[in-house]
Amino acid sequence: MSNGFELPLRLLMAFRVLIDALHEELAAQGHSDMRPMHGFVLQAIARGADSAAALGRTLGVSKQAAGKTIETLEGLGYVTRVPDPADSRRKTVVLTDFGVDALRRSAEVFDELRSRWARELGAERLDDLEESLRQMTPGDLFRLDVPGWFG
Amino acid sequence: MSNGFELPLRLLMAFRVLIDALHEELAAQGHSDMRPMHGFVLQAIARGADSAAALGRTLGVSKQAAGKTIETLEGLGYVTRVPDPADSRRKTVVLTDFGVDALRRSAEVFDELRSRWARELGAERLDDLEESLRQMTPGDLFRLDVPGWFG
DNA sequence: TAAGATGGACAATGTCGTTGTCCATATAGT
DNA sequence: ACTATATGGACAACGACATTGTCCATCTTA
Repeated sequence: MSNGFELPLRLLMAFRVLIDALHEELAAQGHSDMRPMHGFVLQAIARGADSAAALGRTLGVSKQAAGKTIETLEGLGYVTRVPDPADSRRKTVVLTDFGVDALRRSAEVFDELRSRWARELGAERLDDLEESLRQMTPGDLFRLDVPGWFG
Repeated sequence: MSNGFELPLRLLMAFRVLIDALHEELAAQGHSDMRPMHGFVLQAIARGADSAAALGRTLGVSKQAAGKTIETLEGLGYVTRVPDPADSRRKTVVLTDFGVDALRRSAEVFDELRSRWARELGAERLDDLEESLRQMTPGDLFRLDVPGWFG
């Protein structure tokens, strides 16, 4: 098929290919409990969404849902919650060493995956592909209220 | 950031941009009840996954889940179930006129969206992008067991 | 200082997936 | 032909995960 149906499907499949490869590798490196969503959440936290309410806003979900996600991540050892001295209502979410490790390894694996693509496609074509996508998508990454969006 | 993190994110965002645009347009054309998943399911049905069990296999979910999805789609008027004369266990899932209409309009909108991208990026760059994605993803479309995969 | 906004937690609910089970019907092996 | 197995569909119980509503403590602002 050379019609418009293929483009979105290929975009989704390409995303899945990368994410699946990432998590296969992460699992082999000691992060087998990490789910696709967790990476995005850890990223969001590392970038400043360090409370349940803030995380909820960033991810586009309710603060209750964000709170539960944080609880899960805490149970897996990726984050801890520490009281905020400046605002005793808040509990600041902090990445543990394990969480930082997961993020660091994710970045490494993504870099490796990108290199693999560059080898297969040619660096120039890949750069062009990325530039095209950049041109057709909103500038701000991380307005990805993925959960539930599909249903 | 010029690191490997951006590529998967842009792929996902590009997918979302297209799907959101599609459903905005579909809603304006009388299909406001249709959710992103429904399009994929209708596609799968039209391509031959015309029973609960077959649909489940195609989508990568249980036959029970597929059955419930069909029920939902039936409630929305997109499909009906007719007994199979050749196999009295089966109930063949058939697209209604309304369902066919949704699919036809989806195809049209996707074509329009692709044309828009071609205008913005240049036809050649878009063809090249699509070809690159084709090269990096499995050949068979529709092994997209999307539901639940992300969690 | 009083009024409103905000952060976090608890509860009830809804949706949607799962597994387990059951039954009717097809299909295959002997 | 007959029996064993596989398959299609439905019902039930359960779990994951989101939602809204409510409540309270605390911060902010008028």
